[in-house]
Amino acid sequence: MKCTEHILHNCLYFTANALARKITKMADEAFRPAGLSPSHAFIVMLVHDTPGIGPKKLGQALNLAPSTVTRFVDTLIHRGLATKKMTGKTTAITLTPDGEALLGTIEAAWKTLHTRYSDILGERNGEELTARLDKASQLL
Amino acid sequence: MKCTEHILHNCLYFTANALARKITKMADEAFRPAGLSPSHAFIVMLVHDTPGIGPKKLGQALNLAPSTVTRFVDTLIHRGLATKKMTGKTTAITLTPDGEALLGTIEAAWKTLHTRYSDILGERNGEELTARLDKASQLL
DNA sequence: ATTTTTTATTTGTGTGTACAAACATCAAAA
DNA sequence: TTTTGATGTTTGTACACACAAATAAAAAAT
Repeated sequence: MKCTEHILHNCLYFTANALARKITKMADEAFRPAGLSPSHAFIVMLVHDTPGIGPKKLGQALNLAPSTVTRFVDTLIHRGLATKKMTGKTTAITLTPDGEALLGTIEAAWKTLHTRYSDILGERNGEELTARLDKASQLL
Repeated sequence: MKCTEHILHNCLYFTANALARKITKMADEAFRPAGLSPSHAFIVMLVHDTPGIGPKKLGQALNLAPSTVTRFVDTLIHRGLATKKMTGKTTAITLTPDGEALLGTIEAAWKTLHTRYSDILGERNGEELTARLDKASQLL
């Protein structure tokens, strides 16, 4: 392994993104049965938890820019899974019955994903890693 | 914190991507003086290390799809930092003098980035995290 | 009550990345 | 030697984001 490659593997930017790409691929597969990308699915879950929530709050919960949430929600609406009611400057997002109906599938997908990477990394190890990532993410 | 949010923070997909987005922002800033995105910059370093390298090898070293490398290299060429010579089915990428001239700036940017996140996470902690990410990434 | 500032959301646009298909070449087998 | 299959690369296309600017409404200050 050459010099630069050594640098790469000691670089948080590089390793974090490499891992993110791999786990994203895995997550995409796990959530495919739900017909949604993981981020879309998490939005569904959050809206279920807090009906009437707006893009800003969703963005904070998901670590996504509000504009990104807007687009995601728009596609959920387009697929008949959510609705939004704009009153004044705020937007209240809620699930349609079709959206609510997806919750079981989504939860199952999430469990599938968790199992799949836990089997590879080890349950304990995976959880530790996740916790450290979460902490680091908050700090940065 | 509601139920779903709890799930999120225990999800490797979510935490890994959240961290990746934050560190990417930081890296983009650090590499801005070089006028390149971090990935472009790393390609420059790798090509310097191994002149004549092709997209496939680069992709393997960087954990990127070959097609992605093609685009990145093309923009490097467009900016006069690299050239490629296609003989048969293989492509040999090399740096131009302008590309070589950037190496110092790139290395400095990388150090800036490293310092910046080490200051926040702690040097030891950051290195441990990076090592674990690297390991997990290889496993998945 | 009017102006100013702040806040919530959306839209325009750009970047990074992937996959699948197309293409071209080399290697192996027939 | 022709065919078959594997390999390296590029192109078409699509998705997940982000930022900056536009919009619009609420809150605060005057």
